[in-house]
Amino acid sequence: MAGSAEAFDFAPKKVATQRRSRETVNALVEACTRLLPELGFAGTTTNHIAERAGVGIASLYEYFPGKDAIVAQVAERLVQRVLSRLAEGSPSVLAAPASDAFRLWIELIYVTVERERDLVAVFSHQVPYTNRLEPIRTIGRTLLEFSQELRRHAGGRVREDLSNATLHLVINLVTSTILQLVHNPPADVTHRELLDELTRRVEQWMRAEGS
Amino acid sequence: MAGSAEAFDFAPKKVATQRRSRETVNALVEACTRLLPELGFAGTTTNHIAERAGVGIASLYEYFPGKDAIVAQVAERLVQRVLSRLAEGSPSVLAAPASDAFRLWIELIYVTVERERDLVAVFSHQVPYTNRLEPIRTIGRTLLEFSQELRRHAGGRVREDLSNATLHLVINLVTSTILQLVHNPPADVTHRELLDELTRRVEQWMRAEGS
DNA sequence: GTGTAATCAGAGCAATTACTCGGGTTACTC
DNA sequence: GAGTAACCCGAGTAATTGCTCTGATTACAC
Repeated sequence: MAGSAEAFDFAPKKVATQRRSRETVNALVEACTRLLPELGFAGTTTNHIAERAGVGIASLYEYFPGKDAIVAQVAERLVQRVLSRLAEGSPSVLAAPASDAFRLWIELIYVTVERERDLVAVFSHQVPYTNRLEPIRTIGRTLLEFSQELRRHAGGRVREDLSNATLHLVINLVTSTILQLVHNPPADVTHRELLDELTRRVEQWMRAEGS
Repeated sequence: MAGSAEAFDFAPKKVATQRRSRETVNALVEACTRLLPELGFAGTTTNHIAERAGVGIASLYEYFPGKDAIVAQVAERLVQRVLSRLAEGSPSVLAAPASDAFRLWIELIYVTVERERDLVAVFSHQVPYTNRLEPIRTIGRTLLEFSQELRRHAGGRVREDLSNATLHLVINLVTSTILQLVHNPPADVTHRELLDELTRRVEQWMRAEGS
């Protein structure tokens, strides 16, 4: 019944206040996080999640209206992890000389995605409502802001006349190439070749002329 | 049980020889084609498909081992439609003057994808084994070959020193941008803006200098 | 026309699913 | 320590799923 134009319920049912219950909720979300790559989205059932979490099935329904709400929580945490790792790595990118900045930027994203490989695969190829999830929608906007910030704070190493359309294209190119590389690497081109070429092209678009 | 590292059975069970049975198989595949966008991948059950096709459920299992095999057939036909429409439109692209060729090329792909919008959405965001399907894998290769052909037959309008890596990037950029535009259009950039910018950037990469 | 293989039908079974119910346990409050 | 609210449990239910079984109908060979 998981139709295409269906209404999903992503909101948690009840907020856990005491420590014990917070641990329960946490165990549930973590169990789901580990189960999704193992069994796939369809194979991950609420009963599975509760069992893996070492928690009664009724406790699950005490805090979540259903599977979708837990999956939404998993997505939110995933996005948080990814964004915080990007934020962690970005200072060293911004501090690097212009000749390395773009390569480091791309490599940072690559490593970050690679680290969440399996979970990312589930959300991008299995979950039917991935881009209706607020945290996921945010990540696009955040990447855009991040690149705008990078443009502002780059100290003249990045062109300043880049339109939003161009930034969208760059982000699209980088993310889609990295996702392809991680989930479905082409046979006729090596890993490094593609990343290098990607770096070169992004530089060509974004790098200020005389830097 | 539809796990992540699961084995799927895509091969049809029995080939239909007589006319009546070929019509049955056809009705099943078409029913599935219409059902997938309506109910989503998970919501489309074998019973649904048989019912919609006006066929007994047993007839379905006479020719297919399960849902996956029918879905695989749907994918194959989808790919065929897409490729044949691209092939249909490509002569006029190749015949066009250099100033229009790339724009027409991109618009051709855009229109073609748009026309299969909902079905494409199902395969790219819901079916867990989309890129294990041979026809789908082929479409990437075919697009690559198509662009190589375009490069050869373009009469000097396209650079000839493009590496495979570059072609991969171009195809990646074009397809991912178009998919985003069709399924998840950004709010801060108009449709046309993005397509125009895409055209310009592709030209910049592929177009021979003095053409 | 008759025999044989192909084709079709749908009732129904076994397994699985999401989810509830009643009742117990633990933790805070006074 | 009594009372109350928060928390937890798992057997059990209703609905759904994929799929098979038996047997009927249709097409083709001769």
